[in-house]
Amino acid sequence: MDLSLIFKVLGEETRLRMLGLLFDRELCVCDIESVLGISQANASRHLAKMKSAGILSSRKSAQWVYYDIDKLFSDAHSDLMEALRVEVKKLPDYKIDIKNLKAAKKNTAQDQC
Amino acid sequence: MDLSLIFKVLGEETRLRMLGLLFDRELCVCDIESVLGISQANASRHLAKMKSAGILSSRKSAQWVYYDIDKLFSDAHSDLMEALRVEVKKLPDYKIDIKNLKAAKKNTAQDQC
DNA sequence: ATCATATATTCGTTTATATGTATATATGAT
DNA sequence: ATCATATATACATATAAACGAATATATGAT
Repeated sequence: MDLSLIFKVLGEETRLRMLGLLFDRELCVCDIESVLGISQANASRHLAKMKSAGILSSRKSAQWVYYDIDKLFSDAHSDLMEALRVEVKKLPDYKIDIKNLKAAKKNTAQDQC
Repeated sequence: MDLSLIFKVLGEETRLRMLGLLFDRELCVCDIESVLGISQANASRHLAKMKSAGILSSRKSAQWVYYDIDKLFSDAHSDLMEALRVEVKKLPDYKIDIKNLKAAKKNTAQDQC
């Protein structure tokens, strides 16, 4: 566990917005990419970076890859994660992002992006 | 308040070690520089960076500048700071740094560095 | 087999960060 | 006034990070 690496990874606005979305649900790359309005490559790279730092984990289902907060990480750093959850929900984009996510989910059947 | 900036600043090993020293006391630049074994310029720059992010504050007394955790910041982000305190004290260098600090303080009169 | 969709990765480029070295500034001691 | 000490800053350089564009790979549908 490398604390400075963890903070390095958290020190990027887009990744913090991703965490805002992932604190309460798992999401596939294409969900995140469309909600945040970023490129596919960019979404994938940011998620991969958080995963390699141990913060996220992922599972593959059909052609989709779903990311969520890593359970082991969350347990090992419960205080930090709780503080992070609180701070991330104060981000200026948080409410908009969640609203966009709900809207996107409503207009989309389960198994498509 | 820019959360991503805060984490960016925390995402550096030397700065985390500085916080380890500063959680329980204020210190001047030369204390920190000698305890961590880094150059004067480097110590000053890292401290300035944490100060400009709002994490530290400083006071000048004679030719020394003393840094400590900023009270307003600490109050505004109490959960984060508590989590940080816990994590920082787990750093591999923490115990050694504190030991070196005590040793340095013992061999030094109050008003010299 | 072909095509569409989802994801990851590579390459090149731009921007940011860290650090050594040197220097400027401030304070106090002589 | 001169010197020593403490701190900050400027400059140059090396390293890392972010990102667009293109491409590779995997999966499912037709």
